[in-house]
Amino acid sequence: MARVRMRDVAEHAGVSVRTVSNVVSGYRHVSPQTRARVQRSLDELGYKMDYLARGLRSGRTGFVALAVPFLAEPYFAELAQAVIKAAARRGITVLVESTAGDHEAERRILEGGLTNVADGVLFSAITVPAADVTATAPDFPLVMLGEHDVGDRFPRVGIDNVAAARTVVEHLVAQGCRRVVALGRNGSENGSQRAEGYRQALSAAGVRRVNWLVEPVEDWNRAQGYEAVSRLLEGSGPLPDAIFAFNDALAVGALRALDASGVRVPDEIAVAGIDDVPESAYTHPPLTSIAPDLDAIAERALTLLDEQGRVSDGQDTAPRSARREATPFRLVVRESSLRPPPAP
Amino acid sequence: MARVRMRDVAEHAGVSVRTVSNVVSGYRHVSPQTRARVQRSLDELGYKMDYLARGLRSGRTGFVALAVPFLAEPYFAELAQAVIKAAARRGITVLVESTAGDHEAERRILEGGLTNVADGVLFSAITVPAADVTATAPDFPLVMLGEHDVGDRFPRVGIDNVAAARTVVEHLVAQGCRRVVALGRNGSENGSQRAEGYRQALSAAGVRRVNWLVEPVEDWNRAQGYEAVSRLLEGSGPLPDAIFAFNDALAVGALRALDASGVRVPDEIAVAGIDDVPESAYTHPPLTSIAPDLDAIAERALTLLDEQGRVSDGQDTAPRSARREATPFRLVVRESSLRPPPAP
DNA sequence: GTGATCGTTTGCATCGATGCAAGGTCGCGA
DNA sequence: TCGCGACCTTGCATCGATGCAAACGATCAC
Repeated sequence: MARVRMRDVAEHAGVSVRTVSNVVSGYRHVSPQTRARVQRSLDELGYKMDYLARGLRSGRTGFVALAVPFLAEPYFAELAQAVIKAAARRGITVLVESTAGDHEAERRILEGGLTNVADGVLFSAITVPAADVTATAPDFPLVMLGEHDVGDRFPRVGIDNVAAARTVVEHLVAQGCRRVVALGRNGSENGSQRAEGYRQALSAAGVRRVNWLVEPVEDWNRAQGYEAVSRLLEGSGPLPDAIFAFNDALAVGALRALDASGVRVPDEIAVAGIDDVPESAYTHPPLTSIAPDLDAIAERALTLLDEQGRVSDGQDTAPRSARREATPFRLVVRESSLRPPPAP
Repeated sequence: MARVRMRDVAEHAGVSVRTVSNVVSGYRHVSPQTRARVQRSLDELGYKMDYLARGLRSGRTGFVALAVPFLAEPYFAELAQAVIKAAARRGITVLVESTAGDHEAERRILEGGLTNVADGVLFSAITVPAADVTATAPDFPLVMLGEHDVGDRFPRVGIDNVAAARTVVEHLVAQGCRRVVALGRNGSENGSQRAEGYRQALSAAGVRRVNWLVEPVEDWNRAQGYEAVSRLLEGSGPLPDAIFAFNDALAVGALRALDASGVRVPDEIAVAGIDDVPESAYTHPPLTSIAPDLDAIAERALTLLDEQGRVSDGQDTAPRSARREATPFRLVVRESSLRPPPAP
């Protein structure tokens, strides 16, 4: 049973190949009878489009590449799932690439390693500096996902990190926390944004500067969260009364370290994170977090890709403006940050 | 800056297109000088292979499709990551498809929805019955991943589920547990295998049948684990002294339910799962589990795909034998199942 | 009746690379 | 010197679909 081509269908239906193509692609001017006959042949022979051939000829493949640092990190897995779902609604297939947080791998993406195959690229970068993106100046549709801002040339979709961080910390402060430690690193683009939100919230609440502390971590995963908090607990300084983790993975590690040391959460230390990954509802205690609307992010990102595609096809005159799309998020309050009201 | 084709490179280097192709593909009989000159042109013009065109002509695309039910489930995310890594080592790109556990979606995979684009398919199915796979009889390289066994026609790669379950339950029994509840469903293929291992271990340990109990759950995720254990705790029967969850997601849900009800783990109830997903090292308390060797699975699966590819190209006489590859696993013991030795 | 118009169908060239097999060059043994 | 094989290079057809524009027939207005 060899592959069925349009030619085979055409012969079977007694029409030209072009007509079969017209039927398949839903071209308007095909008589009902012809359409019906061709359709019957299509079904009977079990025709399946060769996407490669179509892609070669038409220049559009129906693929979109999604590049994330670590597919196994829950946040990115969720994001990927959302993108795949949104893409499926548009009849688009997703090509998932994992850069492993490797600088070289990220550069390769920008240099168009996937250009021929994918109609566009959704790129969630962590190492590539903004300057590199603008310098490389990719000539294919590209949308940056999440936190990493790359300046004017390409749109970015994600939550407003400053606002998100501020929201969490405001909540912690409202719970009576004063000495709030930030767990993260303000070296990266999004790290410094979250640090900024942290500072804004504390400063606005009139918390004395001496109580501010950003505990640096290299990677935002569970292990580093665990280590950082262990360090903190072993240290000689006064203990914080709250931990604001730059993401939930760090918070999960933090919770484990606190649990292992017998520190009660939230009574002694409140904890909150950002991302609201699924496991955050199952931690001990359940974790307060910021829930981004991943479906909205995926949806918007694909739309922006589409628009870029049309722009570069048609009127190239319209300047690709840098749209920084801030998608909605909400604060999800769970036990980890719920402190009893202070004694009256 | 339009796309650079082989033709452009050929003109630039003063050779034929075919020679450029020979250089790119590493054909032996190319003189060093020619190769060097062409190579220089390649670099200078920044040539990038058009994978679509090559795929169309040669029939091989360099893509492998990976179909999983839920990419956002940690186990599958880890698996996908492992496959992507292993594929990258072979210069293969992975196309990730998410079936959402939908029966129709799984059927579509088997009917070759990706055949043209991918050289082969790695399929982690959960709903499609084995009979369907053999009935549909896909005519493309296919390797089943994980638990689902589909009979003789296609190889399957994964751990031995019976042995894995037996190992966990043996461990629980060795910790002194007698009334071990299994959390899962023995309707599915791999469910019944894990149930079988559970029975074997209890029976071999001489545990009385009255103490056996399989608590059914629809989907193997955190929420259902939580609900099932909540039901269990609300019930009137005697409490178990251990819970064996068919996977870690269920175990995580179970731990949360126990925590919420104030049941101490492992003192009152020991808990263990299968998969050893990353979060299992961070639960409260850390979860005992079975760690499959995902890298080995990915590696082996790709090798088997390769072999099928060659078989169907060359001598098709060799019968595609059903190799059920049992990859190694190990028991990872953590606090959740460590009970104090019984009083002397 | 005739030309214009619309709707429908078709043929041919083409996307960019590789399979195939022939053509050319060179060196070497007879 | 000729013939032969080894090595290198090339031209042409081709993979399967779509872009383009022409051809065809029927309908319609004049």
